[in-house]
Amino acid sequence: MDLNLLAERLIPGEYPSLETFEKRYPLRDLPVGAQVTRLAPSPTGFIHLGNLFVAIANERIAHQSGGKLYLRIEDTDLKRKVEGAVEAVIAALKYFDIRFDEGAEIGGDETYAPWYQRQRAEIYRAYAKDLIRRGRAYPCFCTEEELSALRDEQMKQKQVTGYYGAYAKCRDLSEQEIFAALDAGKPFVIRLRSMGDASRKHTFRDEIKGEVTVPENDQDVVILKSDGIPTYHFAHAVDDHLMRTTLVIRGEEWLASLPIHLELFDVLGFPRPKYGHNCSLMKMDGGSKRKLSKRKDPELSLSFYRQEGYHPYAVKVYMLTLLNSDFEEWHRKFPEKKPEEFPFRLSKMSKSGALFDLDKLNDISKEELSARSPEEMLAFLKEWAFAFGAQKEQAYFADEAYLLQVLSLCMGVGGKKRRKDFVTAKQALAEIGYFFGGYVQKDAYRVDNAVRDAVLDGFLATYSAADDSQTWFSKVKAVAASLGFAAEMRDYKADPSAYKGSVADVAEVLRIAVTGRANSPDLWSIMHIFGEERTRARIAEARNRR
RNA sequence: GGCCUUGUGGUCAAGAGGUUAAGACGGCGCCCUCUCACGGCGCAAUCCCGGGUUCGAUUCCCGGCAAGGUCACCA
Repeated sequence: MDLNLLAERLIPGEYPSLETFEKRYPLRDLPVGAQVTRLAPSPTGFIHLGNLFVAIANERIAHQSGGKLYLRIEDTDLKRKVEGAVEAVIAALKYFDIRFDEGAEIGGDETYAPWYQRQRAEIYRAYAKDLIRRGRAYPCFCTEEELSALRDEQMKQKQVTGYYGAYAKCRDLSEQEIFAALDAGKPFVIRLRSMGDASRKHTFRDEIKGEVTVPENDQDVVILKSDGIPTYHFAHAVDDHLMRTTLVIRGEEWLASLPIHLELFDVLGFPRPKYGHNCSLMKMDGGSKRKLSKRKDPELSLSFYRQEGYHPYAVKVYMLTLLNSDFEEWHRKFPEKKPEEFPFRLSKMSKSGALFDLDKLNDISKEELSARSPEEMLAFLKEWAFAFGAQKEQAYFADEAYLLQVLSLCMGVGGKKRRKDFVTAKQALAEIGYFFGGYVQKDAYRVDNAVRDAVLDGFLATYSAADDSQTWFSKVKAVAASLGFAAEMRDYKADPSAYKGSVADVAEVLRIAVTGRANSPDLWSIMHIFGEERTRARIAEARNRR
């Protein structure tokens, strides 16, 4: 068979020589040990926590080693394309502090452009044509129906499914058969002519999983689809070689196709990159674990965390603790150090899939938020409120000096220990709602109205905004005592039956009257922030409520 | 079903041939206390199962089992 003729017929036209590409995309001039990693999403625009997880690993390894992180768009499947998706992905990752050095819509070094695979069609075809000339790729005219019938038959016979060995019908088509089919205008794909034997296994060193046993590939996989666009496998080999990727970190769902990639790199004469397959983030679904899915878990979309008002840094810290479990301890020990200073290692990554734990994220969020200054907190809340909040909440920012007072109190600034009341921006704004606008009673009084009114009257009778905290509390105690409540908790605990209740119950009445809730930060401070007029008004209002 | 990977409390996990098997989250209890939050102290809870090697195995080996992944002209 004249392979040159075949190649010309299958992929007609002049293509640059392969050396041209080698020169156009030269080896990168980077220090020894520097790793070039990449993120290669398809442009669906949807990106979830699992993607962030991999992204952080890629980013850390690249930048920690003095290398590069780039963004490539895998748009070989038209069905997946969504308008504006690339910008959305970049924005989402940027929010969580993932910075690319180059890539689609990033700017920066354009040496390795274009970054959209559709724009690289010429390159893939040139390599495919070379493979055909060398007899390592061939056209396949099988229809989808034939292929699925083959698959069914293989399943029935309990054979390994796929296009390989004796099942690869088009593999040994004669020259006449091929040209006849071509003349008939039959659509075709280009398949790799695999030289592997699946019964032969060898060990492969994965940067995350360690030693992995993999069989040789024996599948004649499609490398060019009938529209002349490459499949993932082929594009991966060509792009990661030409873009000079040194380390491919990707989800473990790719491990199964690693043999294909290995054969592709070999047959193309490319040195293999290093690989690290990380386990996917899991979610509990019914009684069993499963990996995060974009279709089933929209609530785990990155935009979800943003909308809920999780602080991006908290999310990052959580991801990092899942990525390298000693990060948590390190971070606790050196809270002022940036995550960039942490010695991140692929080898410290878990080999089994971690279940996403919202409780843990919430705990970390509280921790991180409580470590901010009130000013930082205000800025964070403000950004969220004007992006996702209600008008009512945006109004909180009309008087920032007042808001700052509120935040300082709710964060326990100045006290011995910071309070940890805030989990997200959304929750925090809801939490401080009683400092703004009208009164809303959330919690019910545990005493009857007569007692409530007696407490409120008693308090109002001696209340002065000029009192310091101590004086204020002694007055509350006096009210308690006058109504048959224990002024000292100690006394009450010693003999609960001797009292109607304790000073705690009296304070609760005041607290609900002023804030609408049974729980709040220090009541005296709240009244202090409110000022005398507003405090008295609230209490009077509560007094008259039925 | 074939192939690959992984099995340490409810969750994330450290760990080593001999340990009282770290720590964190969550749960529970106590203390602190005007409530909550914070903080402190404490409790419950784990080495998938069966063989083998060994003086000794949760750790090494084999076999089960379970879970996850994957078997496209999707990535």
